[in-house]
Amino acid sequence: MTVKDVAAAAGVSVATVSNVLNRRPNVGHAIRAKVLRISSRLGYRPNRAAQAMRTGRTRAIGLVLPDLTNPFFPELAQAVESTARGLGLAVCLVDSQGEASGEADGLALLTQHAVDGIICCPVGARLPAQLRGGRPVVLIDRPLPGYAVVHANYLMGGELLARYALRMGHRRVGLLSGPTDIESARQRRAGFVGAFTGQIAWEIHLGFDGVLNAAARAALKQRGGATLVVCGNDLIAISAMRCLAELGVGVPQDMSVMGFDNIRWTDLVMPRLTTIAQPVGHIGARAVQLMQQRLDGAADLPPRGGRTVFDVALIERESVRNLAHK
Amino acid sequence: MTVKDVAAAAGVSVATVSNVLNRRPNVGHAIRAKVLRISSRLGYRPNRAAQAMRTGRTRAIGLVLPDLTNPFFPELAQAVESTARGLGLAVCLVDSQGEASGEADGLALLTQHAVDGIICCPVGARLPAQLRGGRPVVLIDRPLPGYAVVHANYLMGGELLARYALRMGHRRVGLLSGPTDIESARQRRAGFVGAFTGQIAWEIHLGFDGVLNAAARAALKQRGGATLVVCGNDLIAISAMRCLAELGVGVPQDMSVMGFDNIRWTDLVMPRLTTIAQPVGHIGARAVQLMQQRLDGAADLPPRGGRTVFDVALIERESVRNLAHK
DNA sequence: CCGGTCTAGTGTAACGTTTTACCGGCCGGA
DNA sequence: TCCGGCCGGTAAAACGTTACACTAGACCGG
Repeated sequence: MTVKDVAAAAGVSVATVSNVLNRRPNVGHAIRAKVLRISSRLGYRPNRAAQAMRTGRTRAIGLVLPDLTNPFFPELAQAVESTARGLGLAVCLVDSQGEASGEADGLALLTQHAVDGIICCPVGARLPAQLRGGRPVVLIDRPLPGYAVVHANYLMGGELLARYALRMGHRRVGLLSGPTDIESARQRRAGFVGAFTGQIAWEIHLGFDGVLNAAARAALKQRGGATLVVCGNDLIAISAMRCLAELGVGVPQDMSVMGFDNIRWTDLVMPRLTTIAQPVGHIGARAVQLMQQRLDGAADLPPRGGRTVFDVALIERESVRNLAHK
Repeated sequence: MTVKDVAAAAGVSVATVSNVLNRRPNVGHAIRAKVLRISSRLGYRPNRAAQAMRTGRTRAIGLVLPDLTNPFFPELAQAVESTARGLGLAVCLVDSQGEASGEADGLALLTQHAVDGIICCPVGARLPAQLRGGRPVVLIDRPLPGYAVVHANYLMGGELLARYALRMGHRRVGLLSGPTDIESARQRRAGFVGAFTGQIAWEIHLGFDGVLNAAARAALKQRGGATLVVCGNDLIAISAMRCLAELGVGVPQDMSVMGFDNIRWTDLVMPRLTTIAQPVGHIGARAVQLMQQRLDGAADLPPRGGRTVFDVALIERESVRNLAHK
């Protein structure tokens, strides 16, 4: 089924068929209707490869994520894929597995496949030059100078946690923060530290994958007078809860825990985890919308990037004990 | 950077460049080396769109999954993507979100993008005719007549669970099985039921997404003399553990629980879940390899489908109480 | 009645590959 | 010496689409 067949069947030229299908104005009512009818009757679908070659557009975007086993990302991927599909865009997935080399390989593959744009949650401090093919890039969650980015208001999240902690009477806390080289982790921390007027008993930096190192386990054992441990994300928080349980420390009776992200598991763990919910679905959808804008000409965009920030909300559950006297 | 530029730089014809790059035999040592050298120096990458148009091959495959929020699938996606990338294949992701309509839409999008083949974990009892473009299909986890499929040995998994349950002295169990219309769920159940010589006190069928309905909650409350609840997958098992905890039933003291899949969370939950591990990475990798075979001509393949089955293993943790007298 | 401006539609040249058909030598055998 | 193959390489025709340059006719004001 090519445009030629449709043209023949409709008794018009291929150019006219193309004009109809691309809703160009230079074709009359009658012919237009006829072409539309015939092409749908024949079940004609334009050959994307040929379109791509001619126009340089593939109507496919790349989605580059650092780690699908972190439950935050599947949810994001779902949102991205579903809104992209709604726009007729295919999504090519790359999971860099946290490796800069994997990310580079994936980006190379995507550029070779000539995706129209790339939505990326970068693993490192800068994007490999590879993808600088003038292709639009939208970052998710991790800002990088010069790129558009959409993410949750991590500062606000940190502040909400801090205020809640104070309200619940906690004056001395431990921190199991995320990696220092990831801005979102720094902002979560900064938001908390800036708004928390109590004391920080200790702080350990961990990876977002939630594996506790020896220092973290030691800190949870000593506790250093902390009544609450504030975690860089839910994975860390859940690992911490498990570690505390193994140490025979009751949560929240003996130690309170707060997370960040509100992944699904926060609701299944015992006790259920108090955390910060970010609107993952909206974030993914917005990233695709921004991409779509950039693909449609769109010259009037913020020159060097621009941020889209979504508000977050505190989800109060049972992992924080109320120490405040009524 | 086109083949024309390379040809000009090397002082040969475009045909020769193409012949070199596609390792055809009709070109001599000297020229071959020169072309290779020049093309890599110029950083030439063939335009996939043009290749696709000429050859009808895109070097992209579709991956259609039912639900990325079920942790089994991200792990699978990771394996598929990484081995596909190793083979130079791009992966276009579709998450049908459990909806047949989503699956159909996704498949339509993939066919329009002319992916070379489709790896799919189908949501329904048969694949929409849409994708029957003669395109190779490899199924994962859920067999369908006429298609190749790769999955874990669910029967064996069920048997392992049954034998372990008996060994631990459980003679009366409840079943929270998966959906009856999914073969993998039926096999898990069949394996268990076939090998378990004790009594089945009750059985409830649930979705694989792990949400408990009223019947399930009621059953967990009554317990009907069961000392162990055998779950269709880990999601169900973890939900069940949470429900039992809320009912004040201790796991494993008062009630034992077993899952299936060995998703990451089984190791973080309290108590850690005894379950069946399937080699997700191998399954995903193998699916891609099968696909690759089918893409390379490969006429000598099992005519109508064929199965590849991977062994599973029991992962013993702390969610099952030992009732057997020593 | 004529020149100019629309409207509706056509012909065709690209886009970057692969592949088929072809061709000029060179070599070996008769 | 002549002929038939083989080796190494080339020219050019596709693949299906879009977009540019055009034209035939209609319409309109002067």
